[in-house]
Amino acid sequence: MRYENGHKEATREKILVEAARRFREEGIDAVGVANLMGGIGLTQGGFYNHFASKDALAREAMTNALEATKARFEKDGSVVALVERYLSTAHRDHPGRGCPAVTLSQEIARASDEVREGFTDELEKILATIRGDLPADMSARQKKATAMAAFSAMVGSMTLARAVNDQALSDDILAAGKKAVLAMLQTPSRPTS
Amino acid sequence: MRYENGHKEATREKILVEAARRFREEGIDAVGVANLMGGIGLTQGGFYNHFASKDALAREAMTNALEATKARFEKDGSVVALVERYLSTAHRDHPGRGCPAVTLSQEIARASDEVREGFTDELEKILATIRGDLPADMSARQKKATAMAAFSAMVGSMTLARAVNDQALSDDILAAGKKAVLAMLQTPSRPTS
DNA sequence: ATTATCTATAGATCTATAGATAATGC
DNA sequence: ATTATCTATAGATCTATAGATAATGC
Repeated sequence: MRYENGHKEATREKILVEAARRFREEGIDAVGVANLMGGIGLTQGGFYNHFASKDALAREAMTNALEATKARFEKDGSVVALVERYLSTAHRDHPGRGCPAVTLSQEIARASDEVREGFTDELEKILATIRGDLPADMSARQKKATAMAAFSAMVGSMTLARAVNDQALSDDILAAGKKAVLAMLQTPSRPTS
Repeated sequence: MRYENGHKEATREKILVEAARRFREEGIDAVGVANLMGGIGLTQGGFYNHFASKDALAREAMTNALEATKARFEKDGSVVALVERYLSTAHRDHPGRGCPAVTLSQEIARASDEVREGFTDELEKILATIRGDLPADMSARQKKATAMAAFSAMVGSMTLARAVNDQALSDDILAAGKKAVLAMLQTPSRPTS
């Protein structure tokens, strides 16, 4: 069927958006191509007109989601605001719209070099965004280390908060993580030796 | 075949050990029962004499691996030694023998209540172990928050260090994480308001 | 006779491809 | 005639079950 101009591109975008959400919610492996296409009212056969393979889709969906996370970080304005929002119960309770470093990093660690390279590039951008709002009295070196440590702590806190089966504990993990990350931002971590 | 006493128990243990390693290396979903049994020289049919389901195996393998992680923490003696070892390149490069909170937490977050409850119980024990070696001048409340924040940061640092495709960046993430966690252990994180 | 493991299979997936279909532009 | 999507299918998995097999104890 000859559809209006842009129809194919619109379908591609629909697949990407649906995949980005469902991969984060259910895991990349758990979402089949047929089921994914069914979710937007299409059938599996059409998928390969838009993407070369499921791996190619995963790469693009993951990259897009990380890009959106970075854009959101920039919108937050301050690193403090960013940390508060990131380690919120709202973020915890909506993995499908949340940071893919929390939901997809284990699958990424086991994925193809292309996927891992895409992740690495986007992570570098996220770290640069965080560095951009660190206190002026930090050296460039300290900013680099602080951005890495802060984002790692954010990812780890959200990871554990999502895995546990006890709401009070989960809330405590988020609160403790928030406090620790905010402390890092103010006081450069000191060497111990 | 009537094997010597303890043969069946030995097979069960072999399955568990193999599963604990391969689930951490490849992910629970990616390791099939037939393939797993083949890895220890058996066939898939025998599996269900030992475990009620793959989910039951996953629960037990995950719990065992977390228990081993806790035992290792106790053996490390000091929290500083524990952090140094946890955030080492050796740990990063051997996920199959490493902490399951890094390799399995995303699958756990999406798993059955039983699996998540098993994880929660073991995590509580790990946090208690860490608390046990925190400085005496910390209050019980501070110890709780510090143990959570420290372990979260450890899990997050290792997660990102494994996902990136750039060895230098990965090393830097581990180093920054180590420094930040060690700082947390000395200085209770301060409130910002 | 017992029993740990085996083979064989059901039934449900999965990714990917081939070729049919159908609606519009020429 | 074009082309986005469809149906149908190949071939490879997956979990789980049923019932056969074979080695030893009685």
